[in-house]
Amino acid sequence: MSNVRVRFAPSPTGYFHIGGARTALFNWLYAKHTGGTFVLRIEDSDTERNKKESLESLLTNLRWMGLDWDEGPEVGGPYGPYFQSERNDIYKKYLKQLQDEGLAYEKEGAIWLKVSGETQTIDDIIHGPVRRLEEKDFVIYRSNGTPVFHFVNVIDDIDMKITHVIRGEDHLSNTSKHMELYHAFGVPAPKFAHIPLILKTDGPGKMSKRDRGSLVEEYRDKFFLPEGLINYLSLLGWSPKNDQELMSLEEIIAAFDLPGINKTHARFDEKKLNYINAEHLKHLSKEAFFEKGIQVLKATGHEDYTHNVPLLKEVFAIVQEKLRSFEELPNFIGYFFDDNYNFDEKALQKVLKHEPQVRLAEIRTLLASMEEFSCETIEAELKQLAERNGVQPGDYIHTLRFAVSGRSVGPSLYHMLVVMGKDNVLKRIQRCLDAKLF
RNA sequence: GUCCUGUUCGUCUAGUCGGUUAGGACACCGGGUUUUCAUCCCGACAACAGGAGUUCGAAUCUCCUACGGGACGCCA
Repeated sequence: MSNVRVRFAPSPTGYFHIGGARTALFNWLYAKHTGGTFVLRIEDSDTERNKKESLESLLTNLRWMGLDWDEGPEVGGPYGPYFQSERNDIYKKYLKQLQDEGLAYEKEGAIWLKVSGETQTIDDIIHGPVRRLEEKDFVIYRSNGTPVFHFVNVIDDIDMKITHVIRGEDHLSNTSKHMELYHAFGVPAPKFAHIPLILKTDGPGKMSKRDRGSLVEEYRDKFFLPEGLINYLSLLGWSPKNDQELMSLEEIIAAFDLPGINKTHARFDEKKLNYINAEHLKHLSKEAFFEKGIQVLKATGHEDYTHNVPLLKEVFAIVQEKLRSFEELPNFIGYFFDDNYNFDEKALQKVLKHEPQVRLAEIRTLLASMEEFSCETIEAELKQLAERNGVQPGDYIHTLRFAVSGRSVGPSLYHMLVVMGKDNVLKRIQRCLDAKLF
């Protein structure tokens, strides 16, 4: 364990936002990288706006991403409580210190901090020294008796012995206020790392709740892999500097460091996220793919697909390399488990060009006569058949795929047929013929 | 308006001490494999915001301009 202590201090007033997730991630990565402690602190001092559902959503999504906290809600720790709403006595104590020293005063029912009048120098790991003068006194306790953000934020960081404050660059200007507070309390300020913001894919400004892809739960709902999301997010404002982009969590932790973070804001790119997620999906172990695949099927109301485990495993085996996202899984494999699969209209139009009626009859006779039903034998027989009849093998392949799956895309045809089994394939060909589509 | 902060391909980025054909990835476009395809392979296109200066030499250092982002609450 190092003495590094970082914190993520969200305010549970809405959905968990991708920018917040990235901030949490960078804090978590730094804690993991240094062997330090990751603290989760809930800044719920504004009781008006806090919602219970927001807190639950926050904790659920953090856990889904795998960003577990060493201290905080539901796990406790030596510097609790970890909800600001429960720390009023602590704030009062700190306030008294300022009042005793004549650094805070009352005006219009509120309590104000007397500002030093000196230019503050913020020691920022990413931006270097940043100088800013805080010109006016500011409120630290509202006239309704509740403390304001700047005040409690600094006290908590002092009290919880936070060593590095990693947060969005939107807080950089506020930091001069915080420096005034550190000086007033007579304690050294922590190191700061103000990370660049995530901007909208196009158009001006930073990513907001209304932007597509801005909510963490969207990714959970679409069955993204947390490691895929994390990999992508880690690349927004940071890189390992060696041209490697696809990384495991362990590799990211090992390479991540604060001085490596960029100064420039990054635009959100959904396509790259999808690509990185798809890569992680492809590289999943058979076991992990199986386990997650089953979760997806159950969650989408296709539990019946999971009853035949041997079949499911075979289907997963031939489908994994083709699948771009788990969201597509049920639709991608449904026909294996449902004998009443639909015939896709577009796929039908393509097939119509190849005299499907004739082709199918020929294929049926051929397959029925085969004793060894394997990828190699089917492929060889099919090609011979095509040659004998003076047609392209593709004519048979397209037609056959359509007949047994109702679609024009999917895994390797031969593997698909073997997984279905000869009897099933013959039955499906018959069903297609009976449907009188041609 | 004031203050803070930034500016390399469309996008994410590499390029720490000035000398590179300015590299990689996504996207896009073109070709190939898979006689389907969303996989895979190959290729093409594509950037140092602009201007001064320092220097033999600047994407890299300095200054100015332009543009972007942020903060200016008894919100967090």
